[in-house]
Amino acid sequence: MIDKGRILLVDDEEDILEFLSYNLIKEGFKIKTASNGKSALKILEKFNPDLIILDVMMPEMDGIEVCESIRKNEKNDDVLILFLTARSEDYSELAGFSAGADDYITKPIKPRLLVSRVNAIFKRKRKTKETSSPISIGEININKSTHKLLYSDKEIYLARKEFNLLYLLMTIPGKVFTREEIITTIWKDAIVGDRTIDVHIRKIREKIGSNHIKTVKGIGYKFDI
Amino acid sequence: MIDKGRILLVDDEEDILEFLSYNLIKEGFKIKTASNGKSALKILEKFNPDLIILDVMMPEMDGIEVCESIRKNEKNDDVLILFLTARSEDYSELAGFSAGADDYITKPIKPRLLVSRVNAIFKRKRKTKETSSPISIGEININKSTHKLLYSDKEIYLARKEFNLLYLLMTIPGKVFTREEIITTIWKDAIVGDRTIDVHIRKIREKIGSNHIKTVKGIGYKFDI
DNA sequence: GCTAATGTTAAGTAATTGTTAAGGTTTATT
DNA sequence: AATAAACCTTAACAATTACTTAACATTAGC
Repeated sequence: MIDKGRILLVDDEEDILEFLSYNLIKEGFKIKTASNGKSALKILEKFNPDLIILDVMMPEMDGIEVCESIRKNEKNDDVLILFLTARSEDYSELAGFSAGADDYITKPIKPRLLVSRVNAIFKRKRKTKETSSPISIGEININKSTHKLLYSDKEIYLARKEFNLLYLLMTIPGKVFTREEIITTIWKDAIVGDRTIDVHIRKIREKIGSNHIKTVKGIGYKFDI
Repeated sequence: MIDKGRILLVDDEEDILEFLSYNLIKEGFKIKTASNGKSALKILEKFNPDLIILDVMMPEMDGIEVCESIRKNEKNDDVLILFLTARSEDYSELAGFSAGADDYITKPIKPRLLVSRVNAIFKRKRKTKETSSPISIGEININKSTHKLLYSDKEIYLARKEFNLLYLLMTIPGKVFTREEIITTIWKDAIVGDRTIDVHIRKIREKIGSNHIKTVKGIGYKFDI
C-alpha cells in the first residue's frame, strides 16, 4: 500500500485510539499513537508526522495546551493539527483558536466523515496557498474569508463570481489562466457562453481599473502588478 | 471546601451511586443522585448541574432515552453528559454519542480514572467560560455567560436563537459565515428551512440596526463594525 | 486591411435574500 | 393545571442583486 501520509493520534482513551488507527491505517496512512500530551511531544520529534489528531479533552495537559506547545516550536510550523472535540464545545473556542489548529471534528466520530476530512486536509496541504489566507499584491488585498477586496485601503465590493475570478487570477500573479481553466475552476461543469467571462472581467476592471488584469489574446487572462 | 461544580448522577444501582458520590464529593463536587430517568429529569430542572453522569443501562427509560430527552430541551444545551457503559461496547457503535453525549467511561469504574476524567471536563468548561466571555466591538458588547447585549450601554434583549446567531458572527468579526456554517453551529443537526436564518437576521437588525450585519449574497453573513 | 478574438452594453432571466403574518411550540405566570 | 406570553419556524410573496446572453463594436496581430 502506498504511504499516503503520517499521522500522530493523541487521546487518553485507548478505545478511540484503536478506532482511529483502524480506520486510518485502512486508508493507507502511517500511524503512531500517544495517550497523553507529554508523550505526544516526545514522539513528535522523531516521527515527523504530517498531521496530528488531538483530543481536546484530556487529563493533565489538554489538547489546546499540547497544540500551543507544538506551535511554539518553529520546526513544527507546517504540521497540521486537527482537534477532536465534544459536541457541545463552544464555537468561539474552536473558531477563534489562536492555538493554531487547522480543523476540527466533533465526537461522535463517524468513520466516513473522519476519512474524508483527513483526506481533504492532506489535499489542502498540497495546495495550501490556494485555499487560505489573504493575498496582497501591490495596493490590492483580497481576503476570501471576509470576502473583502481592499484597493489602496478602500473597500470595494465584488459579487461572488467577480470575486472568485479575481481571486483565482491573484493566486498566481503573472500566470496566464486559459479560458478553460477559468471555466472549470469557477463554473465547475456548468456550460456558459464565451462572452460571460469577458463580462465579468469587464466588471472587475470597472472596479479596480484596467491596469492589473491583462488580456493575452488567444489564450486567456492574467493578473499583473 | 470550595464548590468545584455540580454533578447529577443517574443509575439504578444504589451501590454505584454511592460509590460515585463518595469519590466525587471527596473531590469537592456538589452531588445529587437519581435512580431512574424520570426523577433525573425532574431534579435537572431545579439542580442545574454542570455535568450529568448517566448509566446507559437502566430499566424503563435507559440512559440514551434520558440523554435524548435532556438534549431536546435547549435550556440544557451546555450541560455536559458523560455515559457509563459496559466494557464490551465498541466505540464506533456507541449509540450514546448520537444521542448527544459528550464522553463516556466504561465499567468497571476506576476511581482514579473517574476523577481525572471529571476534572478534565471541568477544567475545559472553566477555560471555555473564561475565553468565551464578553466580546466588545465598537458600541456593542455581548456576553455569553450573562446572556446580555449592550448597545451603547443600553441593554437590548435578544431571544436565544438571535443571541446565539449574533454571538457567532461576533466571535470572528469580518469573517463571512456561510449559511451552512451557521446552521451546523446553531441548529446542531436539526433541519430548518432556508428562510429561518433570514428571519432571525432580520430580527437582530431590527434591534441593533442594519449597519453591522452584512449580507454577502451567495455566501452568507458577516459582522462588521 | 482582414479576421478572429475580445470588449461593451443593455436587457432578460435566474438566484438569493428580505418581509410579513400565521401557526405551532415552548416557557413563564397565575 | 390553565392561561398568557414569548419564541421559533414556515410559507408565500416581494424586492433585490447577480448572472448570462446576444447583438454589435472594437482591437490586435497576421
